[in-house]
Amino acid sequence: MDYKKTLNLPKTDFPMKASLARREPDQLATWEQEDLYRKIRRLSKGRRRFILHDGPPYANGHIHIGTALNKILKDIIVRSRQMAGYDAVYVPGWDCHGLPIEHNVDKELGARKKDYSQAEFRRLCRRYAEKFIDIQRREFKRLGVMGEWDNPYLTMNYAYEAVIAKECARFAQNGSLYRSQKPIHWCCSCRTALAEAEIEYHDESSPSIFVRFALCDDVGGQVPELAGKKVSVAIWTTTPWTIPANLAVALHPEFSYAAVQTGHAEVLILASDLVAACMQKFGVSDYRILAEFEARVLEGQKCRHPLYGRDSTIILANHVTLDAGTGCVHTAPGHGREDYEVGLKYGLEPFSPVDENGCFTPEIPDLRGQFVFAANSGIIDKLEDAGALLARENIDHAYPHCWRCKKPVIFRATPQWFISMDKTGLRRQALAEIDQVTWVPRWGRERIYGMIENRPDWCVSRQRAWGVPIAVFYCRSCGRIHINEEIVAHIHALFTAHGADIWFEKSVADLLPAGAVCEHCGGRTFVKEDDILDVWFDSGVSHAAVLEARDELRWPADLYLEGSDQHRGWFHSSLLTAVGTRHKAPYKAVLTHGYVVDAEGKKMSKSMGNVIAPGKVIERYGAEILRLWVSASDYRDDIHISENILKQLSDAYRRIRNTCRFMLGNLKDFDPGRNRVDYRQMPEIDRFALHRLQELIDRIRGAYERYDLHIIYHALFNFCTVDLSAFYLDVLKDRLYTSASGDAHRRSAQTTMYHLLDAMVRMMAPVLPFTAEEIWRYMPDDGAREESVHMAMLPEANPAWRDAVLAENWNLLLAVRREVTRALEDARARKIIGHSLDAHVDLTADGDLYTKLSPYADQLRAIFITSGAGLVRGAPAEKEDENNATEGLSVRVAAAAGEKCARCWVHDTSVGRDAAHPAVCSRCRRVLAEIG
RNA sequence: GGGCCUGUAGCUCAGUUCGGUUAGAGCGCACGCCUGAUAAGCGUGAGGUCGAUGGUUCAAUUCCAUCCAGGCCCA
Repeated sequence: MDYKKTLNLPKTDFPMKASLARREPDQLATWEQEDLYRKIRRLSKGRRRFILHDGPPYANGHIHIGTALNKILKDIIVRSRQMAGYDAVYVPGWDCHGLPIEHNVDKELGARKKDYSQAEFRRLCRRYAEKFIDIQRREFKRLGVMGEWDNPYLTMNYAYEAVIAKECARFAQNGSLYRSQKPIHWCCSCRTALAEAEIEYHDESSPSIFVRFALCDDVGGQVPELAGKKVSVAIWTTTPWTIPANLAVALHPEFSYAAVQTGHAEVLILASDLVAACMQKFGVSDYRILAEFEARVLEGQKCRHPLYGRDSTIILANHVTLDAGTGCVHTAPGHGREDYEVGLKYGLEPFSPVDENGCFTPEIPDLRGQFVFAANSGIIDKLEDAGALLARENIDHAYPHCWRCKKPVIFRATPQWFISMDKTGLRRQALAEIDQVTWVPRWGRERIYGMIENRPDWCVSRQRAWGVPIAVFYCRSCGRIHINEEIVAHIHALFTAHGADIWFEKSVADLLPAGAVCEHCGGRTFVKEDDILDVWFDSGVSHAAVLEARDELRWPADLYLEGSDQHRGWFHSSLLTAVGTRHKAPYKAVLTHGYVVDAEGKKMSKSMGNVIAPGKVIERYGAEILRLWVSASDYRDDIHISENILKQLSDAYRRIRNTCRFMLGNLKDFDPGRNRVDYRQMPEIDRFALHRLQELIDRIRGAYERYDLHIIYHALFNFCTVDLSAFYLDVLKDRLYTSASGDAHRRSAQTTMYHLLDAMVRMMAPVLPFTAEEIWRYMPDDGAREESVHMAMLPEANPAWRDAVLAENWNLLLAVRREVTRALEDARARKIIGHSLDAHVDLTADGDLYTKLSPYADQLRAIFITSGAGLVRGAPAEKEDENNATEGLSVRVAAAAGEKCARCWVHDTSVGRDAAHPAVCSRCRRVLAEIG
């Protein structure tokens, strides 16, 4: 007789093979069809809200692995909060304005660009952004990210643009928006400002000159050795044309400087470490160091400009290096970024006597009209004539060039708009607000604090086309901003109706009420500012344009979540725009994650060839493997990805899937409504499994709560492997398969598995939404289950199912079991047994251990999955295995007595005793009788 | 060059908060078992000078310093 047919073997249609890449899109389509998202929204109406506010990715290109990481993290958190009982609305957004789009549209147009008006050009930019929003939206949805995909926020929406203008106006109204000169990259041939991204570096030969700047006063008071001497500071520059704009000489506060007596009865000051090299350059072989001193003793001393006789101040700056030159840096605040920054500290003007063609203005009468690069040689001659030139040569170095015309660019100061960090106490308030925010990980606080503490005023103007204008008017005569509530409201209304485009299409007369008078000087003509805002301002006001504007959201957000670059970016600009206008941070908590790097920890780059595209991973493994990767990694660090890691994760996925499948198979005949067994009627091992489940629930819920996401994967996976597959489920097989289907103990096992699976599916749902749903729909129905796992809640730990005493006993049994499996392995190696059911084990336990084990004597064979197990009290055998971890125990293995039962495979002496079923043991005989 | 951060087995992570028994887990790997979870399942085993060096200490993976490697942001 074929006894296999009398067993209750697992059976399920739930496929072993996931085929994620193929099946996930079907699942997404089903959800869409069922309108699951709306159902969830309806279901959670009225619950307390959890708002994760999305940082908008830039609407350009396909998503990359870092974007995928970010969105998946967000999704896991949103889903887990939703399942924890919140109404967690997720409104994704896109950052739409800005240079890269403008740049790409520019490239597409090429020479035709001149045929397009600014309005038409802006329309093309808008269309370009829309195209990539659609592409990225598809890609995000494919990752399984749930949210308001039909109604995302776009920084180019008219209403959003109107808010940008309004928020900017608030800064104008409170007096922190001001206009000032600042040097920027400028192309003299295109006559346009250039952004860093529009600059290409090419090698070029430049004049390299050393110039002496004579000190005005005797510095004997500071450096006694120099009393009565004629002293000069030696500077070096590769842009002689900026010499006319020199206002200072910068020394490093921590370097040592030397006063060098040269043959010409003059003293030169330069960095000690560079004396020898410079003297050689200057052709001075005979020199003597008179003194060495710290730079700060000269701070504030005046030098005389070698050409124009005006003062040039000695200042201290950290950007000074010893890589080249003299350690004394020629400083022209109107012609260099660092010069400008240090100039701000010392109150130096960004003097920039160069016009938009790159020619000197009348401010430098002797050079007026000369193109700067052409003026170089004349300036060098003048310096030589003035006796100020120490040395000259040519050097090859990388110099910035315009991406469009390929000509060398210059730094030139032009009027820019700034938001002051200090006029209205913005910096102070922002720093205070930082401490009201929870930073995850904690060091995020130090990072942003340091940035806010040290940053200069925020330059918010850009001389570009694709963005929202700084919608202010200023007086032509006095330059002050003309603004009031009426104007702000009017512009807001216009932008809401027509978008920011209208600003460029209309004149001042159209936009400003007639008869406006400047309240500062009485002027009647006003200038409309056509510069646009820094895109960081656009996204920075999303708290106002999105959180405040949408009923389903709330200000401030519970959480902002982005990569660690956003301490400088979005977290930063959001904080400033919120504190500047609302005196509060727009977020309660900020979570940052690291960057995706390759197996070696190197950043991904096209040139390194180590880029892994999310699309490829999805194609090959499925989105859930990518999600599992996100959940398995500790996002606080950089996150490694490689083929090896993905392979490991897909193995892990299969293990989780198979464990669930096994339980589904064994639940095929289980009706939770009818067959459920009461906890109190359950065998201890089932209650132990439930106890472990409660521990798992605590651990996982806590991990979701604290955003310790990688704990979840590890806990769940270890539970599947260690607790279930290798122990509980393995032990259960005998009971499940061989008992009659309605047997109380079998029903108890099924009840336990039902609880296990139900809880596990809910807990995995935020991470593995596809697989969780798939399992959910295969699970036996108790009539009260939600139609989707995503409408269900995370499991609650049940205190009644926690049993510390029981757990202690069973943990001891597990330790004993480990000893037994090792002994079995030894017997297997000695060919005494093959399968563990071929064995009989005898335990010898000393007093204490025996007392603890003896209540379980009857269950030992089942726990060990052997055919027999004996327990006797006694001293353990001498010199047992030295690795024996369980004190007072020895294990002996022998071949099991009796024949192997053809039905349950247990060796038993009762096999053969029954004439009707000679191949079967007495236990199976009874079951056969029961099931007829 | 500066700020913030990271560096525990081949891989993903625990642990070290207040320094103190042979540093844990799973995967992978090797070997074996099973063939009633079967393109599955079970077991055993090997793998780590806790990035390097120096210091503090009776004692350091854990504290300090320096260095190396890597990341983000500045310059």
